[in-house]
Amino acid sequence: MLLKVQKTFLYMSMKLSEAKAQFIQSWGILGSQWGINRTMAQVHALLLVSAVPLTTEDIMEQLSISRGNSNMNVRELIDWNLVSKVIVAGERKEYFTAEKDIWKVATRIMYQRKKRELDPLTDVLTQLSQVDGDPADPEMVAFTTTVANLQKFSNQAQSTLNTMIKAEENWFWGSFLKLMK
Amino acid sequence: MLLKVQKTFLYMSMKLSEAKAQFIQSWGILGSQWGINRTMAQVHALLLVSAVPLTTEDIMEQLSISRGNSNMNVRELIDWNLVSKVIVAGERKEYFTAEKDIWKVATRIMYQRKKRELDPLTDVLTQLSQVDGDPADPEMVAFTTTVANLQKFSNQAQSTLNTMIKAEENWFWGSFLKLMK
DNA sequence: CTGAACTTTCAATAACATTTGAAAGTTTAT
DNA sequence: ATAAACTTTCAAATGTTATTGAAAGTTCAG
Repeated sequence: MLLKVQKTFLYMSMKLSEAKAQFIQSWGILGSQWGINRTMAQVHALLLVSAVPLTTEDIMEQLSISRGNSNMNVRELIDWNLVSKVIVAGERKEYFTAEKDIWKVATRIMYQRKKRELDPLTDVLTQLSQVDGDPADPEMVAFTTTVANLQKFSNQAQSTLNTMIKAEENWFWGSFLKLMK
Repeated sequence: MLLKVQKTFLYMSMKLSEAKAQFIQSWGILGSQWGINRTMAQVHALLLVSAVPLTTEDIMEQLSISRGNSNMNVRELIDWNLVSKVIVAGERKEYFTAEKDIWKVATRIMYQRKKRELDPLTDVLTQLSQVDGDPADPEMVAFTTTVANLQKFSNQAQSTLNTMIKAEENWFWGSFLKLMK
């Protein structure tokens, strides 16, 4: 068996390790406000700022979480296309590394959110637009108007997000396309 | 004391009341995936599709929730500027009504999310960009690069959202500004 | 084929978030 | 000033979601 590589953090300057810890902590809080599991966000942060790929063990140690938890969250991140497995020659263990291109990270997260948030709304609205009843009933008018407006909005949001997800960054639409022209 | 107005739902056609119930239920689920309290979203939905303003009691009854819960969520919605109090002549009770303009609803929600999600990230990144250490250390390079890229991204997102929030709808950027030109 | 090295699962448990409802507080008509 | 009508608060109860870790499953070198 090969010698284990000395853990990276032993060589980190104090300042850098503190900064990493704060970044991981902050990204975790942010993540949970985003509806993303806090630990998943922390694992993501850890991999985002690591120069080298890490193993399940590294993640467990650095975040003080269990094996099961580490495994589940890494798999979810792989599912989201934010993390990938790396094969290291001569090692049996799996190593993980995060996508570092922030635009890609952002669009992949957006894609997941669209899938979880907007797509189901669109479906429900389509269904609800078929309700029928007395067109003179003010309650009916209120309902159908609201649903129709939401549909218009959600359709537009769908196509805006699709365009965004497909877009080449262009660094993020140069000053938002000259303030939307 | 004035006669109480007969509850609206007694007069709703079956189809409409079902549709309303489904809308409320769906909006609630959506909301929770959005990091918005499920009940708050349901209260919002109820008011969104009601032709007339409702009281705390109406909300309690129609959603089967307690007085305290109803009160807290209505207040939060008022805080978000999605709901407002309505004075009904000759009544002591407070009535509530929701903003019906969907673009306004969307920008107000975006504003809250920006406040909760993006602003804190921006702050943390500003702080972390000041870390110092050996510029030859690959871990240091990985860290500063990631933080710098995130900063660039978050600044751009800030200004994009600000523009959006200020934007007159124009119906939601006509086909997303001709596919971003 | 075997067993060591590693990964995955999942039921129990812990942590966290929401909801209740009775009590306290406030407002208003008289 | 009083009391009824109404609103707000908050500690306890309930409901939801995340985490653990041991057990089961898989892979691979010899």
